[in-house]
Amino acid sequence: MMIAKIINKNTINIYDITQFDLDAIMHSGQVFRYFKTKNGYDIVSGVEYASLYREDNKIIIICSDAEYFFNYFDLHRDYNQIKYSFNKIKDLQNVISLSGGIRILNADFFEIVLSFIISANNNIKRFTKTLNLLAEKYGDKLDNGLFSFPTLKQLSKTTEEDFKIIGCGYRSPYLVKAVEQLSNINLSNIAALSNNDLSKELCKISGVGPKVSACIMLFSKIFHRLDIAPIDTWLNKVLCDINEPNLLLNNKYAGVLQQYLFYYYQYLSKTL
DNA sequence: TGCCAGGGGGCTC
DNA sequence: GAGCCCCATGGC
Repeated sequence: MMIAKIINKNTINIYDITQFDLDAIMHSGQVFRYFKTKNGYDIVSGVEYASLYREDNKIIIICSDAEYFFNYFDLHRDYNQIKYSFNKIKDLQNVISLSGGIRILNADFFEIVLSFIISANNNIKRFTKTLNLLAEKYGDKLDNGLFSFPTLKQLSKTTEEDFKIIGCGYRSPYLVKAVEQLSNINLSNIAALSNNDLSKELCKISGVGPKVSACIMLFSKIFHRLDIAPIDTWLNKVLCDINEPNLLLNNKYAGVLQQYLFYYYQYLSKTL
């Protein structure tokens, strides 16, 4: 079955909803600035925006740029093949059947770096609030009334005090330094590096350690390394209960599996 | 090496 | 409602 199709420059139709679970994607911990609407979600990625809703057996995306969001939601990729490759791992059937509609997004590099620095030792509710304040204060108001994620240029004059006011806490000095470092980084140079070398480079950014660098490598469109699994405190607890954690971690699609597990254990544990 | 640094929200008890 | 922890990292 065709997964999805660009209908026109502002519209995408998704036909295979077994590969696109709207609620699961929104709650999978990759996108934070999503807003529940009457029948779906509004989201912002960088300066682009989209409304998503379900209509019969389709998901409709009405957006600022269909090409951008086709790539953002990784719609070129067949996730059934990825799920099939997990079949050899035992005891994953429940996880896959509940999380199998999640996709790894192709987010904006700058937005991902800042978002995950702010996420450090923070809870999702709280840092989402901070990210929205950041957008409202330094981003642009878009046609749908939401605010874009600020660009590097828009944050270039932001001070430690500015970041503290919106709740960044002790991460504020890291953010000031990170913005400065990011204005000098050559992305196309480091995009060719191996996982290990790339992680080392990313960890040079202030506020970025191994965990945040793994999130950047997995979620940002310039890298999109699906074999990287960021291990957060949640997944660490889960891995302690699993017999063979290395089967999960040394996998070509470890990042996808990690997202499935994150959603399964964190989101569903709250709702079941 | 081990500890500490915002603060607020959600969770457990 | 008190006490704990949080999608960690940098610096001492």
